[in-house]
Amino acid sequence: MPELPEVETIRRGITPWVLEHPVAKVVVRQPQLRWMVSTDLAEHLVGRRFIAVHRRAKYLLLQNEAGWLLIHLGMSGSLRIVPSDLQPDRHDHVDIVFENGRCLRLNDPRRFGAVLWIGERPAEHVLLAHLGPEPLSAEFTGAMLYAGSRGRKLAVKNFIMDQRIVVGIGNIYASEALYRAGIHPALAAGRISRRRYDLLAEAVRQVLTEAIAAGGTTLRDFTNEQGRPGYFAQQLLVYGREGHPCVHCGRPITCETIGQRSSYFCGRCQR
DNA sequence: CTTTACGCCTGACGGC
DNA sequence: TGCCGTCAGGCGTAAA
Repeated sequence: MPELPEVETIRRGITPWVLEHPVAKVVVRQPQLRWMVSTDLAEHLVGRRFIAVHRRAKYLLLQNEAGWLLIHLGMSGSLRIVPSDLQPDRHDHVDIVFENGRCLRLNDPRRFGAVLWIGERPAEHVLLAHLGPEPLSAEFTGAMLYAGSRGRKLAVKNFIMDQRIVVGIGNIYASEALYRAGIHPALAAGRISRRRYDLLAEAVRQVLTEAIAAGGTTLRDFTNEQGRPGYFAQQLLVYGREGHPCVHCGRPITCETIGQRSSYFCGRCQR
């Protein structure tokens, strides 16, 4: 489910709630997520306070004096701040309970998410070591996309969804950014010009920034830490709009499967 | 090395 | 009403 704007929305939302108060206990109701939830969570968390909540790619990283806790939301994960005595729902798999009676609760119906204690050197962890640059950092440029794509034949949409190239872009924002840049999603990545990659990098930055400002995209079930939706769905120009007129030229938006994922685009405005 | 297909899971929805 | 197929915002792995 969540891409960078949704994870960033959750990061900002939970930060004031999870700092300051020590962890009282950890409750794991369902340890079998993407990987088994670390069995030593309580040992590292209980009695300690988190000192920062970071985001790297689509991972949340909660830091305390002992090290780092990694949380990934997969396709269907969400985090809520709830009173610790609130009856858990189906799929409420992990609680981190604070001494003030608040609780960070992970719900994840499909269980593609992860909760892992990764110790003291997060950058060296296998899940984080090979990630590309953050799209909202100065490192992310059209020049970098251009250089990294030479000789590559995969579709540009799949190229920008590869987290080793640039992080945080999933199926929604890939379609949206390519539309804004006027680039057909199925074009071979290696055949796109430097100039067009400059446009694409700028489009990625813009769409992600606007989506964060709107609190993310809620299509079916994304909610923030208070259980509230994000409003960027109203600003999506192509994703989920098959058959609706392109806002630029009026031609119906096309949906085609590219790399096993639904891809939305305007066949006239994107070449 | 690159690229593609698949599987992990549950739930919602449409067609019959 | 129920059953079945398809699809869903991610991503690691196997195979070609």
